Amino acid sequence: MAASPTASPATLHDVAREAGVSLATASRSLNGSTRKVNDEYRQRVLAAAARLNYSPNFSAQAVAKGSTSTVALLVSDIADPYFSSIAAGVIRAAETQGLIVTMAVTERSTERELELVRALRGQRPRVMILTGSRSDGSESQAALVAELKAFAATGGRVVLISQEGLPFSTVVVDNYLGARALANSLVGQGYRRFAAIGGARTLVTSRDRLAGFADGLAEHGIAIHPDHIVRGEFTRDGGFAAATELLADGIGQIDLVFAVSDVMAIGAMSAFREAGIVVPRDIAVAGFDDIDTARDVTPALTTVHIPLADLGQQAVELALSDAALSSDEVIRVETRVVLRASSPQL
Amino acid sequence: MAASPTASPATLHDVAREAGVSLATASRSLNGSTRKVNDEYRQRVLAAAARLNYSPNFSAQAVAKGSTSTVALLVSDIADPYFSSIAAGVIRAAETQGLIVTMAVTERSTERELELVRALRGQRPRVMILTGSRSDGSESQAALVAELKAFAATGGRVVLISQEGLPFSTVVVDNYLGARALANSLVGQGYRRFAAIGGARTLVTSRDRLAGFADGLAEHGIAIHPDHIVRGEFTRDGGFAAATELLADGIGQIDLVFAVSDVMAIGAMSAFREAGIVVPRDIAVAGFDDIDTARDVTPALTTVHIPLADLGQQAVELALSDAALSSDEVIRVETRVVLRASSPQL
DNA sequence: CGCAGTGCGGAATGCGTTTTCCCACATATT
DNA sequence: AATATGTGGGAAAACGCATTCCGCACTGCG
Repeated sequence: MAASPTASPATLHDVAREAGVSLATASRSLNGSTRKVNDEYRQRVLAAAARLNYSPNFSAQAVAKGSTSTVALLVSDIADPYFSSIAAGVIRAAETQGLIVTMAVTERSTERELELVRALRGQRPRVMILTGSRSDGSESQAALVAELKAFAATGGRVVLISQEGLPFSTVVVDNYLGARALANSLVGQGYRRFAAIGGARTLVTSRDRLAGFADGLAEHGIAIHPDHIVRGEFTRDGGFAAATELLADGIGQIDLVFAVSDVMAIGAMSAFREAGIVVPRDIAVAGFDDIDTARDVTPALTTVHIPLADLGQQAVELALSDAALSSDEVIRVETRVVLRASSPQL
Repeated sequence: MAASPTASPATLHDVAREAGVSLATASRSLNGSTRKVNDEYRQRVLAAAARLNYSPNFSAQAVAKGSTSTVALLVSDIADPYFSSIAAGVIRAAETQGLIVTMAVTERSTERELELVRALRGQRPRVMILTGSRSDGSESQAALVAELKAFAATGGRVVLISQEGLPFSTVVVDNYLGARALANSLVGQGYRRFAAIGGARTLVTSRDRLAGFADGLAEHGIAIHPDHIVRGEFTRDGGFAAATELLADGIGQIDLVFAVSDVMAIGAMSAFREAGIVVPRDIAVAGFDDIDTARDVTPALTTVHIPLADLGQQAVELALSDAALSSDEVIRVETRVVLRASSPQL
């Protein structure tokens, strides 16, 4: 029983010996290979494996077959519900395919993202999924693309989530259209005077949503005063800070503030609450993403629904499908405006 | 440029040939081995590696050295902020050690957990971290322990998060004490008539928190009427359902409802809101965990703070420290009552 | 000038698998 | 009865890399 403190795991070799068969037969018995093996032998091997508590060494298998069964996932911040929901979808889809997922977080830094992609290549994952908003004009952008191309050139599949314009297969959300639809709905609710909270100017997602929103308003002859567009980090605290800034300027002229993401919107709502501003009585709020907590804040948050978990799921399916070989297949997922109590009919 | 559609990645062998050195020299140049290598050779190798876009094959390295650099993390549900915060801590700590983390989700099923542990063993991770509440009386429990012991016996480190009583190193939260302190604080706030929302009866975490809370109240001669303890799934929807059940019985006799987790509390708050019950005017609410959104709901949620990310971080540190060898080191993290607007002074 | 020591490149070995290749044997075909 | 055609086990060769061991060219010392 009390083995030496740190014996090494049983190997296939041990199993073969224990079962009195060859390595080849043991291997064939334990993983449905194409070759058949006599049922008696197979049983012997299975029994021996169980007896020895054998567990195949994935690394060795990977080396031998020249391919792994892992999918690597890159997110900006796993504690952010936007990303954790996507991750849940990725993991779910991966598991049904018998794939293991490894995760790394970029902390919203493009440089870090590049480093991680470089490192992750060493895993030889079957699939690499990148999510998080692209930031254009970045120096590392070209290097990132090169690195991903190198990965793809050696048989790896790359899928991007929610970031168009890069030469890889992508699952995109129509941020522009969603934001435009939201603007239309809000005007329909009776709102006329808007403010917006955005992320960094280079963040594509933020820009698209802002643009869509502005264009949606424009259809009704409404414009957002430039002073009423404030920016912050793409986080809860960023939203909080931006809202605080907005408050400093006075919100007398504003009916509703649109934040480009739910987490920012929720940060903003907290800022309002702390300032004694009551949503939606004093000011209405709308977000984007429809994260789980959007319906649990008070008032429940008006937003644009994105099927987050589906995004992740579709990403791995796209990666595994042959369509991904074409290198720039695009799956577009639908968004849907969800009006809630944070923007009641006026 | 247009290589064959799917060339294989450059190997160390290729690099060595390109640099005109031996395999050994190439290996030594690319990963700070103990042996020194002439600077000129090293430069040649580095240049060749860059030219060929070489990326070391982790699997092969793992096979060669007989050890990997991955930590496997098991969570119940990555979309749950409780787990995603812990995961963030684990990932952060792992990355600083140059470790890769792989993740799997158990969906709160002990059977699934067992399957996953079995599968994960194949990765030969350096560390395996299990989180999620233990459910005692489960059939799979013994099998799980056996599997983990087998893993530990072959040099693997096992660390549990927030689940005492199993023969492994653990990072525990003092649920009992935290809940008791919360009860005391709430009584101090003037509350006297309580209800509670718990998870399944077998869930250790739920039970400890309930027990602590009850004992805390008992110190003041207060008891919760058995009818006022309702149970549901350990999720937002579970909290919602439990609160709905509570409402059906009438909440006239209740000042405050304590939910054993923030997500359940938030679900409960949503149920109240939908029923037109105003928190905290009509009923106060308190939770446990202090997930990020606890401060962002309205009213902000009174809860017991757990440094979730630290939990994850400490788990990997514990795993990597030699203390883990003793097989049942326990790190106890402090909790702290956080009174917020959901339970104002009466 | 000889000898022990040292520094460092290279050949070879091994890690745990899968997979090819060879071969013995059984069965089917003429 | 003799040959063709599977069928399936086993030996051995990969797979990509780390590392041990060997040997060569120096260096320093007496």
